[in-house]
Order: sequence, then C-alpha cells, then structure tokens
Amino acid sequence: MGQKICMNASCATTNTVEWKKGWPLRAGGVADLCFRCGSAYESSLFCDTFHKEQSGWRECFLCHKRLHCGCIASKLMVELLDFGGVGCTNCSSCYSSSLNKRSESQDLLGRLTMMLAERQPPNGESGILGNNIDSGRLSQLCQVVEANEPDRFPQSQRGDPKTLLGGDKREEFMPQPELGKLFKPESTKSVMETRDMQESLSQPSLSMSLAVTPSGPPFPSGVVEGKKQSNVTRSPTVQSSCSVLPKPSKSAVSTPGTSKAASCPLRSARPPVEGRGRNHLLPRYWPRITDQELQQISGNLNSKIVPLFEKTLSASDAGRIGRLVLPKACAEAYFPSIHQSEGIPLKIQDVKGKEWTFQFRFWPNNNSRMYVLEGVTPCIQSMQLQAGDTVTFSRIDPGGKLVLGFRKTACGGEQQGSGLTNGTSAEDTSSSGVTENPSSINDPAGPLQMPKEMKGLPEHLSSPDGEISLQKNKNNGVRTGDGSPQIKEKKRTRNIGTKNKRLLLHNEESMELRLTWEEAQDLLRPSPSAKPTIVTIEDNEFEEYDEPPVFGKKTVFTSRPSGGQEQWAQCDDCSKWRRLPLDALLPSRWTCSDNVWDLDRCSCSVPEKNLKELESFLGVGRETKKQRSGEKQREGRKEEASGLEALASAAAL
DNA sequence: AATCTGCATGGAGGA
DNA sequence: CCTCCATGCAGATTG
Repeated sequence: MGQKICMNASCATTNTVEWKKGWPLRAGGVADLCFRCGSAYESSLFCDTFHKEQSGWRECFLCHKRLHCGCIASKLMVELLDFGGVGCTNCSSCYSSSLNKRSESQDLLGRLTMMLAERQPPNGESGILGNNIDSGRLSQLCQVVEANEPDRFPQSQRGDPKTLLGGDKREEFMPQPELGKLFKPESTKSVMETRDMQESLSQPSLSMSLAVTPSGPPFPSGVVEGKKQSNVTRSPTVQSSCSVLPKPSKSAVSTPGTSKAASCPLRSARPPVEGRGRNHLLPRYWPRITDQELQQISGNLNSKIVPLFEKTLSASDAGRIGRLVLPKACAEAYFPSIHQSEGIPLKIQDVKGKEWTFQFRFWPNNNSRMYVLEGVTPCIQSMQLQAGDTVTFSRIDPGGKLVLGFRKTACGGEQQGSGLTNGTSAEDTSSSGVTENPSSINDPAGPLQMPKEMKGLPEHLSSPDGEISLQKNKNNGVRTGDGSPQIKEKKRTRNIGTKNKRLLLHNEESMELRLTWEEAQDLLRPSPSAKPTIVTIEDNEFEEYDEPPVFGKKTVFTSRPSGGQEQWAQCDDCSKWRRLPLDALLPSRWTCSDNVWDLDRCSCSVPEKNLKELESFLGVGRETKKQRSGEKQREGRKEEASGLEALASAAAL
C-alpha cells in the first residue's frame, strides 16, 4: 500500500490514491492501479460470473444485453477483458464485439471448448471455469482477435507494455471513459494473484464495482442530472456526525421505525456524508445511528463506517414483489450512476458478511426517475423485516463496500441488526435466500465470503457458526438455514427464485444450470482423431487439441468388494450394462457391438454379467431394471441430452 | 392462474 | 406548484 497515481486513465480517481496491487498487462509488466480499480475487479461482474457463480446470466456493462456466463462466447469475453476489453460479445463498444459472430471466432470458440474439456478436474468439481487461463492460450486468442479486429488494435498498441502503460493510452482501450474501471477477470488471475487472493479479499473492496465516475466516492459521477458534484475524496468517517442535528421531520416522526428511534436519546439522525447532492437528502433518510454504535463497530472493524442513508420499509418494499424503492436523492448520491433503465447488479453485504446482489435500476417517472432495488425479497426475509422496519445503507471505508443493515420496529423498542448495531439485539437472521458469496461454495479451499472487515464484527453479528452448512435446495437453489418461517412459504420461495432469476444470480436456475453444465463437462471427450500437443505451462502439462471435443457417453464406476474399480456402460440399443476398462472413453452412442474390450459380450444377445454388483451400486432392483429399458433409459438420455444441449447451445452462441 | 415487469397514478410533503 | 414515491394496474411471461 502506498501512494501512487492510478494508471487507469479512465479511473475516477486519477489523483494520488491508495493502491495495493498491479494490473498485469498482456505484454508483461504491471500497471499500478488505484485502490478503486484494484478492488474493482475482485468483485467485477464477470469475475463473479465465471469463477464464483459459474453459471447464470449477466448483463454487459455497455450494451446491457444479457449473456450467459456458461457460454463459450462469454468465456472468451472474459478472457479478453484482461486485455482491456469491457463489454459483451454483442456489444459494439467492445473491441471483442461481434467476435462470436465472426467466422474466425469459431476457431477461438473451438479452442475454448477444448480448454473447457481439458480443464475438468478429476474430481468432477466445477473447476474448469475457475482455473487460470494460461498465458499461451491467451496470447493465441489475443493474436487471433487482433487479426480479426485490426481496427480495434492499432499496431502501436499491440503488445507494447509501454503503450499500455503510458499515460492515457490506456484510455484508448476503454470503450467508454466513464466506465472508469478495469475489470480484472479472475480467469486471468495469475498464479501469484491467486495466491494473493486471500489478501485481496481481506482488503476492503468495492462491492459495487460498476460505473465508477469521476469524483466522489463511492460512485459519484461528474454531473448527475444536472447536479454538479463535489470533488470529495475519501470520506470522512464516523465522526462526521451529529454536529448538525436536523429538525425532526414530520415523516421521520411519523414513520414507525423512526418514531421509536426518536425516543432513543442517542439515536439522532445524522447528516449524510459526502455524496452527490447529499445536501438535498431529506432528513427522513438521514441515518439514525448512534455514536455508540458507530464507535463500537468502528473499533471492532478497524475500518470506518460511514452511514449513508436509511429507509423505512413500506408495504410494497417488504412485500412479495421484491422491489425496494430507493429515495431518488439517496440513490443518486450513493449508488452508481446508471444510464439505462435496466440498471446494474449491485452487491451489498449484509451484517453477516453475506453478499447480496440486487438489481439497481430505475424507471422513468414523470420526467424523473424512480430508483429501485430489485430482488430484495430474500434479503428482507433473511433479516425478517417487514413494513415499518428500517434498512440502513452504510459504507465501509476504505473500500467503499456497501453494507445493508436494518433496524426493526419491535414492541418496547427497536431491534437493530445492522453492521452498525450496538449488538444488543442482533437478529438471528436466517441465511435462507442468501446469495452467499459463491466462492465459498465452489472453492474447496475454503470460504472466502467473510470479508476481513466483517470478521471484526462481534460474534453475535456474524453468522452463528460462521460456516453454514450448504444445502443445495433444489427449490430455491440457495443455502438454507434451519428454516425461517418465510422460507416455508412456498409462494415466497417461488417468488424469490423468480426474482433472483432476474438478478441472474444465485437462483435455482443458475444452480441447475451449473449442475447441468458440470454434468455436461463429464461428457466432453477429446476427439478420437485428435492428437494432443503437450504444452507445459508453469510445470503443468496441458494437452492442446486442434479439434473440438466430442461428447462422450456417461459411464458409472463401481467398487469391487475385493477392491479396485470397474467401469460400466449401458448399451444404447439393449440397455444392458457392460463392463469396461477403467480408462475407456466412449462416444456419445455406444452399443454392445462396440465393446471391443469384452468379445464375449459384444452382442446385445449376451446377458449382463455381475449385474447384482452393478445394481447394488446403482441402487436399483430388478423391477427397476425392467423399467430401465423404458422410462429410465429415456430419462437418462434426457438428462444427458440436457447436458449436451447446454454445451451445444453454448457452442452455438 | 400465478407471477413478473414496466409503467402510470395520485397523495404527501417540500419548496 | 412541483417532486417524490407508494402503490396499482395491465400486458407479458411462466408453470
């Protein structure tokens, strides 16, 4: 950590800023980026998509089209991001635009397909998307892309670190200056960076990584609807505070949440911190956090807590619709500026360190805008909030990470469960519906979901056990704790799922998509005629194929009582199971006549052998076996087909 | 039919 | 009078 000038010419903070690590450039070298840039890619849209979530839909920053992260084109997009491209493959503003439409791109897609196949970890984990792309491949990709898109790659820029590093040249790589961030996909994190992952995550980071704008943290823009911004840098801190106490507004007094707050001598609404148009914020939205609460938390966190604003939930906010109406002034002051009605996904951490992603968007309304956070239902339910309760938006400095706290209206006083709480009545919030940091789910190395800042929270504010057992709830595809009442409401659960579907994250469909994708990976085989070229990168040998992979047939492995394993495959004609060598790889269609390993059973007329053993493994009985040739076979094929379709559609894209 | 989604409307409160 | 925002509503979508 030190003081340098951010090398990202488009970065909002081009003044002397904190920095923490460099930005690897394709031709080598490292560009020093400011804290904001550096932290941005940790939580960048595409990082999350590919390496944490690994499935689901995301929205392009530029064109706002949705792209499925499981698709190969999207994968390619992510890789290209490392070279400065920002945007989806559909986006005309991105130098990788139309890549998936070009005939030449088929080669890339084919290579990527192969890379996906190659990277499947032996244990079947969904790691292929999380593995690093080797530099050689990236170089190849880059060359092809450059060849295809010469206009986007002036010769002077290619592979010249000085060009990339030099002054504002970098800006030429940025499709839109106001994007202002370099999105560092995790796919391209170097080994070194991977090693530093924990450190990175322990650093405060911008959860809301989009739309960085020229001034004023966390997401200011130069001019927002005609309002000129103050050019404030790092925020003041907690102690910004109650020097000026507002005259209690009518609304503040009248709202259930705040009226009780007013009864607390310490709970005074404090003027908001810096932000666009903060002076226009109505006092009703001023955070009513006590100094005691703030000091306690600040002390625990080694970070500065900056209360931004709060809002008392209306019936519609807390209702099933899942939309939380944001005060316009607050949204424009503290949230990223958005220019498209669809808005952007916004990550906000709750008091337990769990990260939620909401869709921050707006609707045109009477020549103005109405800002909403969509998909809040799971979070609201997790906090067991209802109309009249208050949610508090705060920020952790440095880093600008958003924290969503809450304060409940309860008989005899308020309960507070924010990261700013005094800790006297932290809710035992269920983790249901939580869009847990996907890395914690997928990363076998351990959960990373608890930021350092939140680890400083008192225990009772953190997750009860810090490691909630993961249950793949097929109904909602999220972690479920021990069942809050809300979760048991089928309608709500359904609503959650569908809402999250809009969020493109962490929903049941993404879970299913991921599983399907993982299953599909099992089916990938190198083309039989393909001969691999061994490439050694960082002491790891990779087989590189010139031909795209083929889809193989699913097999099952059994364990002999005496030890050792056997592989079994089912004939596509007679549905009989045949034993295969362990290393046998089958094509997508395989019949007994293809059983070259056991000539005694290379015909469908030959009965099965050792069936009991196999059935024991499969957990099926004779009756099931009878049906196997019927329904089960069809289902099996259907499942297999779903995996194939997933890949096929990805490849088609 | 239920739910989602985008927009419209009108009351409340501030200027 | 104007802006904001809570909520309603209708068309679209989904199961």
